[in-house]
Amino acid sequence: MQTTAPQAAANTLPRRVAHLDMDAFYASVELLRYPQLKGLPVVIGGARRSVDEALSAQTGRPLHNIPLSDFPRLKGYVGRGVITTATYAARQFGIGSAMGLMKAAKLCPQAILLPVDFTEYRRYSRAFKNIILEIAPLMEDRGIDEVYLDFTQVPGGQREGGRVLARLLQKTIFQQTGLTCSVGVAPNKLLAKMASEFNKPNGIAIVQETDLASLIWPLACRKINGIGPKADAKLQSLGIATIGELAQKDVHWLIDHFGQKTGAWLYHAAHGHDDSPVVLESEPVSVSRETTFERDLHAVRDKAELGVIFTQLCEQVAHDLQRKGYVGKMIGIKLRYDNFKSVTRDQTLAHYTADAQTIRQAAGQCLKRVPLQQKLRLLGVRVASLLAAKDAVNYDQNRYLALTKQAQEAIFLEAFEGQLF
DNA sequence: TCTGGGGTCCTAGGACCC
DNA sequence: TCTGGGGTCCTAGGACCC
Repeated sequence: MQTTAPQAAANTLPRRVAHLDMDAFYASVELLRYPQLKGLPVVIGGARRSVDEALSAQTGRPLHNIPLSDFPRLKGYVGRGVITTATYAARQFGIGSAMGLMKAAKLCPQAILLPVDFTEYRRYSRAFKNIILEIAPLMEDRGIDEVYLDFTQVPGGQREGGRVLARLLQKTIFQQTGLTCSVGVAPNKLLAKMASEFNKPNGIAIVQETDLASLIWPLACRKINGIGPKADAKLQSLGIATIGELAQKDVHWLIDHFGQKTGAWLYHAAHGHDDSPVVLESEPVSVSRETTFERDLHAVRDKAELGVIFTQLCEQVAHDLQRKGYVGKMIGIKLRYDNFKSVTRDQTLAHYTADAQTIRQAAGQCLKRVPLQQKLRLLGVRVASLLAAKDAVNYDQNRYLALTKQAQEAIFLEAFEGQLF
C-alpha cells in the first residue's frame, strides 16, 4: 500500500518535480563534529575496532579539540571494509564509494579514516527531512540522504521553474543544520535526478523538456537512474554510449535486444519521459541483517562460531521487526562463498512471525538446502512478505475460516504448541 | 589487496486453481 | 474428453540503488 502525490489534476500547472540530494552526506556530518578535518582527505568506512578504539581513547576531550595527529589514518589498514563516503579532498586521490579500504590506503595513506555512525546520520536525516516537510510537504523518502519533492502545487514551486523554492530549501537546511545539498528541478523524477548532479555541491539546476537535446543527450547512458554497470556494458557493446544515441534507436529494436519492459523503458527514459509518481508513503517489503566475517569460515570446521553468528542475525532481524511493528512469513538466508558467489534459500511459513526462535528454526531449514563444502565469507538472514503486526491477527482469522476442518484442527494443535502468532 | 550492508524490483519456471 | 489460457503463489537469482 502506498500514497502518491496527486497526478496532474484538473489544473494546467506544469508538473515540477525536485530531487534533493545532500552533498557527501556522511562526510559532511562528520565534519560538523570534527571541524578541524575540513579540507583534508577523509574517508568514512566500514572500519573495524581499531578506529573506534583510537577515537574512544579521546573521550572526555571536546571533539573539536582532538589534535589531527590523533586521528587514525588509512595507512596500514587491514580488513574487509569498504568506503561509504569520501570527502571531496579525498576524491582527488581517486578514492570513491564502495572501494576497498585497503586499496584506498594505497592511493592515499595519509587520509583520515572514520568509522560509520549511522545513528548520527539518521539523526541528521530526520532533521533535514523535517525541515523540507515544513516547506514542501509532498516528499518521497529515497534513503538517508535524498528525497524527491512534488513542487507543482506548492506555493512558489512554479517561480523561475522551481529555482526560488529550491533556493529556500537549501538556505533553510543550511541555516538549521550546517549541511549543504544540491537540487534538480524538472518535469519528472528521472530528469530531476540527473539535474541534481549538474551543479554539485551546493548547486541548483533547472531542466525543462526543451533542454533534452542540449543537457541530457550528451550524457553517458550510465547517468540514467536504473542503468547500472551491466546494462551499460550491453549498450556499449551495441555501440550506444550516450543518451542521445540511445534516443535515436527505434523502440522495437530496443525491445528486441532488452525485452518488452526494459526496452520500452529505455526508449522512454532516453526521451526524458517518466510518469512515475512521487510516493509519499510506502510499506517495507523486507527486513534483513547480514555480516561479512573477518576471515572465511567453514560450515563444519567453524560450526560453533557460525552458529553463534547465525543466531545473532536472527535475533537482530526479529528485534528490527518488533521495533518497526511488522511480522513476516517468508524467512530466507543468503550466503556468500569465498569465491564471492552468492546463493539464497527461502521458505514461506504457514503464519506470520517476528519471533527470533521461529526465524532461527526456519532459517536453519533453509541452510540445510545449500551446499556447504566451500568456505563462507558472508551470512545473512531475511524476513519478507511483511504485514503490520496490528493487522496480523485479523488476517489470520479470515484465513482460518476459509480453511478445511482438517487444516483448522492442525492449526489448533500448533497453537497449542505456542507457535501460532 | 578483492569487493559492506540494507534495501527494491524484475524475471522465470513450476505448482495449482479456475 | 481434450486443449488452452490466465492468475497467483512460491522459490532462486540477479540488477540496481543509497
